[in-house]
Amino acid sequence: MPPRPSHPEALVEAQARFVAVWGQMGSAWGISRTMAEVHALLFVTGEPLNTDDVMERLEISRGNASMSVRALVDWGVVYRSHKRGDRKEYFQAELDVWAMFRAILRERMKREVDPLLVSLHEIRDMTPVDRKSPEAVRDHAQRLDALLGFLETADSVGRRFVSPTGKGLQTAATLLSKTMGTGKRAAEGGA
Amino acid sequence: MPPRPSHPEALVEAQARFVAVWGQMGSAWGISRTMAEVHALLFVTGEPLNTDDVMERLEISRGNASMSVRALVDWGVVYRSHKRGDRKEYFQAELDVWAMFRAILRERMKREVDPLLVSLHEIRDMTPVDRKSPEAVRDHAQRLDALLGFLETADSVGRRFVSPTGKGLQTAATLLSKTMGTGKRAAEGGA
DNA sequence: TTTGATTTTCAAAGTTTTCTGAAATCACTA
DNA sequence: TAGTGATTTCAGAAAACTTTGAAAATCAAA
Repeated sequence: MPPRPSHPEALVEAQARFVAVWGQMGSAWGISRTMAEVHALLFVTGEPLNTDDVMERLEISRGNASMSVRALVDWGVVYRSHKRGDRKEYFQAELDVWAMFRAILRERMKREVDPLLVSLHEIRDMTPVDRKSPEAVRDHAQRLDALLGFLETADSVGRRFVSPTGKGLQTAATLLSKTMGTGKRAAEGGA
Repeated sequence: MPPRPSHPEALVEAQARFVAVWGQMGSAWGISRTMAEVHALLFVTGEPLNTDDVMERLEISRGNASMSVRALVDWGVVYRSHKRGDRKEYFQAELDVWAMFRAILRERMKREVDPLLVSLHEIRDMTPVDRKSPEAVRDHAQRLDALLGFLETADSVGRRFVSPTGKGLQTAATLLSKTMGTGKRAAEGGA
């Protein structure tokens, strides 16, 4: 009796390719390759896996698997779960793609953008400007102010998208991707 | 150049801190530290610098300076320029912050997002679904479709922002940061 | 409390990425 | 064409980052 093809060859191969592609993408954006691969594996299989499953499928050490999976939980893109009668911990990816990207954005803002903004404000305050300041200092301050203006706008947009209110990003992005004619016409507000 | 009083100690120190902070931020997002530092130096000084200037201020080798500066030109965030009666090439950062981020977004989409989308479509096509497909295959395809849906929306939003029409991002982001209901009062500013 | 399974930690090893510097190439001039 | 100075290249060296694996810590059940 041939085994039911619930794990056809093609599925496993597609999963492997997805893991590779996602891992590579992660490393281009400053996430360690393995961590991205673990995330990819959990996402693409869609079911809870334990540390040994991850080790086997990705051929990585126990330590690495443990650290990666924990980091993903810290990022909020993977949840811990348990199986009745099994002492092992299982891990399951967030499968709502929009929620997943909200979590990623939230963490990156918290870890990288917010500290950056703090530093830039400090740097800005190192060169106070009054009317007798040299031109070089005024220009310098102006460049920093322009950068801060941009980053604060971006930060503010990011906050909305990530906010507990929730689905903001999805709504706004869907609108922006569809409406907003070809040209200069701006998005209509309409909350 | 004789040290004019327009280069007070505080200015140089602020520049150095900016370079360090920007370099660190770059490496968190997958840009090599030195490349980000060179960009920071050109941006924060605001004037055209040649390779030797960059080497000296950043204490890096000629080769590294040359490669970094060329990569920044390829990214479209730095321009080549020349000084009358000087055979050296000078480099000057794009100082319009919104244009700078449009260039960065354009390149990252071209280099990373678009190839990713191509791969994901190929992977999606590895597991065609019909009514007698196993459940595992259907679920797998559904997860990939959800991810593709998100990424294509994001890609589409990105394209608008980056489009030759130009100021789309600025307009939309400024709107999004200020309007749209709930959150805190948005940053003042704009152009 | 003991036991044994599971998870975490972290120093050392391994890998990847980045940087250096000297040689090759280029661009211009005489 | 040779000479001069600027720029690019790239093999090897150095630095940064990641992974391993065995020991320690934790945990749950008995």
